[in-house]
Amino acid sequence: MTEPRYRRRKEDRPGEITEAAFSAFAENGYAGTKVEEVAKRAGISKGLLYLYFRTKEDLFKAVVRSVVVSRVQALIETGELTELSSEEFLRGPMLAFMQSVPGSRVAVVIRLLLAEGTRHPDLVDFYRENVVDRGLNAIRHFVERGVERGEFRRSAVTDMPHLFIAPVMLSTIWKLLFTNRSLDTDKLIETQLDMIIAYMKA
Amino acid sequence: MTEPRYRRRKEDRPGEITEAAFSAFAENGYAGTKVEEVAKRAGISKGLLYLYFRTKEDLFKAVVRSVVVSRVQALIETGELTELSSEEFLRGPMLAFMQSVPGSRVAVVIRLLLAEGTRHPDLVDFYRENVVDRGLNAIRHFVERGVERGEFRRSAVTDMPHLFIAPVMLSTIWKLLFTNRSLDTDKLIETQLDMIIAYMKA
DNA sequence: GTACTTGCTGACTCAAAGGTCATTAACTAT
DNA sequence: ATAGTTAATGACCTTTGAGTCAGCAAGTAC
Repeated sequence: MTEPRYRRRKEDRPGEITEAAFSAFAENGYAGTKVEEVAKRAGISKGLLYLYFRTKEDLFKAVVRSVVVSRVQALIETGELTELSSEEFLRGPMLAFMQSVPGSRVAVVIRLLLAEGTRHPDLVDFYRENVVDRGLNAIRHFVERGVERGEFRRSAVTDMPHLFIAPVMLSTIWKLLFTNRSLDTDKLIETQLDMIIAYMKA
Repeated sequence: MTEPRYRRRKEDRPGEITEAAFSAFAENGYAGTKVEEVAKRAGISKGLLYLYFRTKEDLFKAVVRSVVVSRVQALIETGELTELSSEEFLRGPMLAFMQSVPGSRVAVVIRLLLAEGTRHPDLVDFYRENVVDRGLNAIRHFVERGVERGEFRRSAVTDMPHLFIAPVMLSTIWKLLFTNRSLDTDKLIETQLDMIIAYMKA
């Protein structure tokens, strides 16, 4: 009649552990997080964690990969399939996506990568290829399409999709560092978009 | 006739130590740097380091403070005293300053703050007050002055000096993370400035 | 019920790194 | 020269935290 001290749940553990690790890393960074703390949050023992992840570094990589799901992918497809005009797309779905980033898990990953990047170059490569480059290319193509359709003029923006990302990055960092201090990141991003569009149309 | 094993140089040590610490932190981050390694780079023993800095954390703070000299201050004064038109100032000294940041020591500090910020809130406050807020205010005032002189129209930019900083931030991070992968940060920053000016004049 | 497999535990080991301190030797004053 | 002061050393102490493993108990097959 006694509750079992634990249940065997091989299937669920990995996900639960990376989840716990994510929250711990988010709060204390990689170096500042003890493996035991992760285990505690996942409601398991330290030993079990090491049954699923060989080292702390492995765990770290799994966390980063788990966050880099295909959110970017979804945006790219939406952009290619949309019936909206280029400007409408930018001001609609694109803006919404950009505004969502600073508060998302991606923000945490960026911080982790910045902090630990130099010691995990393969992770940085992975992230750049799968998130940064693909995202930038998608924007570039989209702008290019707008130009071909005669909606935008050809300008330096075509070669600098980074302009779209810059305020998103700033907002992300701002929120991470100055959690208390308010900055209207939504408005910042919107203004930048407004500015870019004006620049491409002028 | 024998060379002394060491010299007593009370005056120079602190500076030399923070210098050594800066280079070590720049390479390996805070957590990844051993105090002994810093001592080694400074050409002294670990014990001596602890004579000048009570803890590793103290050392960290000293490093951050040492980098946050009055570079910002210099720019502010230049901006207030200049004889140039607002646009000329932006395209000249302001642009040069912005382009210089990503390759400067400030970049390293930003990385350190991002990585360790949550555990050194007082440092983050210090940095925000002395660098971020002052910098933003200076830009705001400058834009405001341009508006009063009739050079610019009143726009969202007036409330969002962050727009100037965004590409600088992106460039800084880009260089830190993707050291190999090239991005023409100078052009990125210049384009943003160009865009902002066009937006303020339109 | 009994035997077997394996998910799971938690006490343990061990190396690394922050921090200390007794001792030494470079400088200073007389 | 000599004594006194203190910058400087490096061996040592201590804590922390990553990683291990012998044993236990939840599930499973018969």
